[in-house]
Amino acid sequence: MTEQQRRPTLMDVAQAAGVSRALVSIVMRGAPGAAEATRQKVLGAARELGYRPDSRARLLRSTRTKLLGLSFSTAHAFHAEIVDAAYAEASAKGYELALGGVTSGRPEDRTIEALLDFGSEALILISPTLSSDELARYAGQVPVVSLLRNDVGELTDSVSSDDYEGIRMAVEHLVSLGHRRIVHIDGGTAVSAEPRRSAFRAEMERRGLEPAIIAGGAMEEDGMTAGNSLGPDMPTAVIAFNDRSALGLIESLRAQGLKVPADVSVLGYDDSMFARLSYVQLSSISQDAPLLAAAAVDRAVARIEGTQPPGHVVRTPHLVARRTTAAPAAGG
Amino acid sequence: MTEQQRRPTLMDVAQAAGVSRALVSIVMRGAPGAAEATRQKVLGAARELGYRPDSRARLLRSTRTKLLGLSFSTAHAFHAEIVDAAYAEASAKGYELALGGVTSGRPEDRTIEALLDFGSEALILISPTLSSDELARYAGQVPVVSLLRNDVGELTDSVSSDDYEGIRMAVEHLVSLGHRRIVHIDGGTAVSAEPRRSAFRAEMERRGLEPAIIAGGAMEEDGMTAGNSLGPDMPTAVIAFNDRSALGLIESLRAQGLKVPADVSVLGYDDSMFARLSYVQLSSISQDAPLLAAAAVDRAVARIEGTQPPGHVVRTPHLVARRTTAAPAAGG
DNA sequence: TCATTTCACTAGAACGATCTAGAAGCCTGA
DNA sequence: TCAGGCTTCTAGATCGTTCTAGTGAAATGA
Repeated sequence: MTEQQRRPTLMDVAQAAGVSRALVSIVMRGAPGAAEATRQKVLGAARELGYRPDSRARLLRSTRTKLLGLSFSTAHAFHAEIVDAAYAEASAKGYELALGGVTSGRPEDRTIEALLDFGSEALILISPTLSSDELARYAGQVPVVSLLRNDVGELTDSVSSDDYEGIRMAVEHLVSLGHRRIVHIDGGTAVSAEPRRSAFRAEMERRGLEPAIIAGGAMEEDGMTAGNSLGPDMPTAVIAFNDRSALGLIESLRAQGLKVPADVSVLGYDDSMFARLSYVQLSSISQDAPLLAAAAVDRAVARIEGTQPPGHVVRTPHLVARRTTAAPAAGG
Repeated sequence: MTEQQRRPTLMDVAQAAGVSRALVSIVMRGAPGAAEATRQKVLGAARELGYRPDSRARLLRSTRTKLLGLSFSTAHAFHAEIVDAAYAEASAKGYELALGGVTSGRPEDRTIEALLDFGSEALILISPTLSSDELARYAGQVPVVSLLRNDVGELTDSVSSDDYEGIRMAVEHLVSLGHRRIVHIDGGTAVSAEPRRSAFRAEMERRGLEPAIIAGGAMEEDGMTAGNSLGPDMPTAVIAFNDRSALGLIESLRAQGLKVPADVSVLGYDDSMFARLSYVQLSSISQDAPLLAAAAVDRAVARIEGTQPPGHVVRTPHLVARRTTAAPAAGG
C-alpha cells in the first residue's frame, strides 16, 4: 500500500550535483577539501533529494561510530534521570547514545551484546550486576564504565558516589540536630547496601553511639515492614537505604500515629523524584546522578579518544535538607 | 594500555575451517545449504575464534535489520513498563529493539532520526507529540505505530486504549457504589486529557448527574492544587486524570482531615506502579500498557512483513478496584 | 547409459559509505 | 618559463557481510 521508495545514496547526490561520490562524502561530513561554491551546490542537491547518510555503511567503513552504549534498568525509575543527563553530555561531546534496557526477562549480558552490535565504542553500565571477571571480558573489547558501582576490578572504569561520606553526612546531620538514637534501615542485598551499612556502623561507633541496624530493602514495602518492626523502642531518627524505602517507612509511622519529623526524623538516600514530590519533601542524601552520568560519559569519551588507563572516579554526595528532618522533641 | 585486538571476520573463520566465506555466512545465519558435518566444523571454528557477526556489515548488505525503533519519554515512569513488555514481545517475534529517549533537551524528531539511523524497520512511538503531518512524513519511510494516542491520521498505525470506555467504567463503578456527587480533575493539556474530559461530561449527563470538572494536570502537584480547591462543597468521589494526580489529591484530602475512602473515594487512571504501591492501593482504570505494547509490536511486525494498510487498534481498559473507592457515608 | 535433478559448496559482485593516492588547475617565486 | 606547492577534485580499493549465479559431484529416473 504505502510506497516505500528507495532512499537516495551518495551516488544519487553526486549525479545530481555533477561531482564525484568522494566529494559528496567530503561535504556531508564537513571535512576540509571542498570549495565553498561546490559545497553549497552539493548541500543543495542533498537537501533537494532528501538525502540522509546511511549510518550502517558509514560505520562499516570508518571504524569510528561516535556511539556510546548505555545500559539501564527499567525497574529503577531514577535511571531515567541518568539517561537524560547522559544524552545531554553525549550530545555535547558529539556522540550519540545507544540505549539498552535490562528487564527481568532480558539479562544484562544480552543487552550488552546488543549494544556492541549497534557499534558502541564504549559501554556505560548503570549499577552493573555482572561479576568483575565478566565485566573485564567486555572491557577487553571496548572501554567499560561502571556507573554507581565501584568494585569492578582494575580493567573497568567506574564513576560512583562516596557511600561512606554520604552516610557520614547523614549521621552528622542528625546528630547535629540533637539526635542520638538513630536507626539505619538497610538495603538488604541491593547494590551498595553493604558499604552503607558498614559506614553507618563505623560512623556511629566513632561517635560513641549505638549503631542499630534493621533489615530492609530498596522498595516501599521494605521500608514499611521495617517501620512496623520498630514498635517497642522507637528511635528519634531513621536513615533509610533509599528514598523509596523512606517513603514506605513514613507511611508506616503515620499508620502508627507518629508525626514526621515531630516524633521521628526520616532521611532518605538518592534525592530521587520521590524525595522531591511536593507532598513528601523528603530530606535526602543526593548522589547527584546527573553529574555522575556526565562524568561517566566524559570518562568513556576520554578512554575512547585517549590512551589513558582505566580509573575510578569517586564523587562526594551532599545533603539536601527538606521537611522530614528536624530536632527531636525535648527528652527524645 | 588495554590492547583492543581486531575482531575476527567471516574470512578468518573461513580460513580456520578451510571453507569459503559464503559457506560460513550460510552456517552463521542458519540458512539451509550446508552439510551437517561442515556445519559443525564451521561452528567449532567460529567458537574457537570468538567470532561474532558484525551487524553493521550484515545490515548493510541485507536490507532486513530485524530492528524495531521504540521511542519513550524519560519523564514518564510508566513508559518503562511498556519498554519491558515491548522487549519481551519483540524478542518473541525475533526482533531486536532500538531504544530512543525523548528528554527535555532532545526533541522527538531528533530521537526518531537516530532510530532510523540505527536501521529501524518500523517505529513505535509512545504518546507521540508530533503532528499527524510530521508523523505521516516518517510513515512514508517506514511503518509508524503510535502507542497510546490515536488521532494520528490515516498513514500512521495506532494502538490505544478506549478513553471513553475507561471513563464510563469509572463513573459506572462510583455510581454503582452509590455516589452521585462526582468530580473529575482533568489532565489540562496532557495527551488524552480532552477525550477523558468530554467522556466524563457525556457520561455524567447521560445519567442525569452534574458533570463537575476541575482543572488539573498529570503530576502530583496538580492533584494537590485541585484537591485544595475542592474545599467548599466536597464531592463524595473524585476521578483523577491519572494515578500521580490522584496521589497528590489524596495527600491534599489527608491534609484537610478527610479520610479516603470513608469521606471521599478516589479513582486513578493508568494502574501504574504508583497505584500498586502497598501503602497506596489506589483503585484505578488500567489501560494494560504491557498488552498494548505487545499489540504495538505485533502491529509493527505485521506492517513490515505483510502488505496490509495502516490501521487503528483500540483496546478496552478495565477497572482495578483497590482500597480508595467505597460506598459513600450515609447521607453523603 | 545418459540426461536430469538435487545437494554442497564457491567465486565474485553487490550494499553505501570512507579512505588512499594521485591528477588537474592555479598560484607563487626565482 | 618552470619547479614546487597549494587547493580542489576524482578513481578505485576497501570495510564485512549477503546475494546471485554458478560449478562439480552424487543421486535419480527412464
